[in-house]
Amino acid sequence: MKRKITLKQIAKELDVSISTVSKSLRNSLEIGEETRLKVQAFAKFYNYKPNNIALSLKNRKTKTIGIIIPEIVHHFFSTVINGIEHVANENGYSVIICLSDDSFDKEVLNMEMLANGSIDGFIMSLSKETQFKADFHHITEVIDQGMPVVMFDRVTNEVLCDKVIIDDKLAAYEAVQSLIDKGRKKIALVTTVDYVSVGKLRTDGYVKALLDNEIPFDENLIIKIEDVDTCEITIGKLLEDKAIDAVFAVNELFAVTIIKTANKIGLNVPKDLAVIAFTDGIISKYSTPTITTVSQSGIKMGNKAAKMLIDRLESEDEDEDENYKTEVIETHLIERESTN
Amino acid sequence: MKRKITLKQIAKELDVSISTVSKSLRNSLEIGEETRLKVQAFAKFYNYKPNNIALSLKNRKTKTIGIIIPEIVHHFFSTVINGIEHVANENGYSVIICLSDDSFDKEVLNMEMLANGSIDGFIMSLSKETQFKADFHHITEVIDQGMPVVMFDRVTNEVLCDKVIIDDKLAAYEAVQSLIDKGRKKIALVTTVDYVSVGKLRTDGYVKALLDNEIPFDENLIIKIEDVDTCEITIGKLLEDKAIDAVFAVNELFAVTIIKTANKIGLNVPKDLAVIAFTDGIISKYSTPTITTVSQSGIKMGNKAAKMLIDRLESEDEDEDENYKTEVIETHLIERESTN
DNA sequence: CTGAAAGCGCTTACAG
DNA sequence: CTGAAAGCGCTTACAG
Repeated sequence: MKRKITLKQIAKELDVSISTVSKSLRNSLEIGEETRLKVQAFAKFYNYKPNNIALSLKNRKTKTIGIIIPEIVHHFFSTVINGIEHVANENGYSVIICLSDDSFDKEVLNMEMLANGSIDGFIMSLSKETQFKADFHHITEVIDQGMPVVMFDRVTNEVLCDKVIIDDKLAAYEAVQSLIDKGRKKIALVTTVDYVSVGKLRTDGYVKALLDNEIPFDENLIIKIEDVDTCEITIGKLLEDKAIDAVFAVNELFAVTIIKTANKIGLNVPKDLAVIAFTDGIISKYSTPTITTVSQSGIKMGNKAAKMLIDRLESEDEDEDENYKTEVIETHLIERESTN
Repeated sequence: MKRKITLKQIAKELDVSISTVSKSLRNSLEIGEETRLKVQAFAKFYNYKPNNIALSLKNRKTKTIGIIIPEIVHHFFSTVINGIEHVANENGYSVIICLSDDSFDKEVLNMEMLANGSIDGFIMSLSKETQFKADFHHITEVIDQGMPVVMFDRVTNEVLCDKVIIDDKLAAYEAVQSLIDKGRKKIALVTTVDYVSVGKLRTDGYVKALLDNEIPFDENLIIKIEDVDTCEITIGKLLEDKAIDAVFAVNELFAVTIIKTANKIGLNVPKDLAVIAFTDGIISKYSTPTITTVSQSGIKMGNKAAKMLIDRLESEDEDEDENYKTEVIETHLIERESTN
């Protein structure tokens, strides 16, 4: 076992000072050619690589980005991570990932843990519980300490920072409009509980699309689901009682459940019932029938978020705060079999 | 903006030495009660938290685990990460994640990057290219430097280290046996290219099951797919020409593609064709028909891998090397609609 | 051209 | 009971 070699050891072996070694390796012109080459050769031979931790302490930056997300076994979030990771890597950053499991306490704990010097900045999406409690002190605190934060997807207006989102309301509007354009008259909405910010916005878009088309808005056609695994009955009732001809689901899990339920009670999708889902994922692509979705490019969101964070980290002028931006990522409708 | 406070600043404010502050905060009995409480109160008020980087440098351990996986937008891998993250967190570790994108070079680069002090140990699954080249020097190098490595799923016998795997051969055997038990006679195998270690093992299990049941083994019933997106034709041919009544697919993407292709050419699953997939994921659960799978608990693999790594990191006796273990995680068949 | 010193933020053995 | 010193592994302004 040959432990990693340090400057100190090289200095000792070569009988020069640590400073000389350090400068030689950084190709400083201060050092004489001969010494420099000798040191470099030796270092190369022993495969010297500077210790990241020491550099971090010295430079007071870690070149790592902290990511805090609700869950990782989730197509959209893993896609965002992918997007972040690539931009981060290209710029010499690593990513350290913590999961909040949609818990406020875990989110706070993880942020505090990382904020104590481990990272240079955060990219995060709020946990459900945080959105429910509307308590963001842990985030403002971190920002107050001068650590930049970029929020994506599940964001809040109550924190001033960079954000990257999609226009949930507009995207929902367009999705519902597309159903209307295809002649659907009675369109239900299957969504999440209200405190999830994006759920709320998508509902707004749905309502607006109906009203703009002079379709009466019926509150009974909106159902809010807390837990996917126990929603079949609720959905079944919606389909049987309300005689709807289309449904806009706020995520693909809801959509596929709707389709399966529809099949069970003898409804044909898309003939009897058109289905559109928000968030394009793997299920929509492989479901039968395949599902028309609003694609929300996680990769792009991740890329953008990473870019914004790194830009802020590397901009010299520290005092340029307050000019926070909110980037809106384009969405588009991917037409598949579930709408005809 | 109030930057994080340091020991030095507290010492200055309170007009005591840094040592005194440090000891007070660690509740050292060396320090007089009065001073101790005063320091603690002050620190609490200013929300002092020790700097992780400084601690890492001092303690020569970072309390973070490096994870290197081929991709993250992948149900199985994200599930493993989830499993790792939870055990890590419980034990006060963070996880830093790098993606190899199935590229050898990225895998090497990322490992070198993290090995320079950023982490205490690795948990990894080999990239396809690494398996293809069978070049593992970057891994043995890291191990030589005294940094523990735990490999999972895509492992190799050529590196001595802890491993966590499933018994791919046995699981495949059982899956095929279950098809045979249901009266299927002509069973095809849809698998990946050979250098992917798990693909090879699953093929072995398939062959063994056939032979044990005195079913003639026909090489033409095995097809190897490199790219999912372009395999429909190959699969179509298999289904049309070979008059098979069951297929064992090495992953769920292949399985769902097989089902869709079967439907197109008028075959009913499961009546005309039974389908079993390896690796239980979200597609199998929501496909129509739902797909019978071999479940390979990523969570458990992640849990186990993290536990093994942390145990090794925290075992005092440094010289206990060489007693590497390979843990085998149980699999089981989840029966769904695609087999009758 | 080379090296000693200070410092990043901490801990701890040792003096006083 | 308190503090100065050394050290984790590095960089860099400053002396010589």
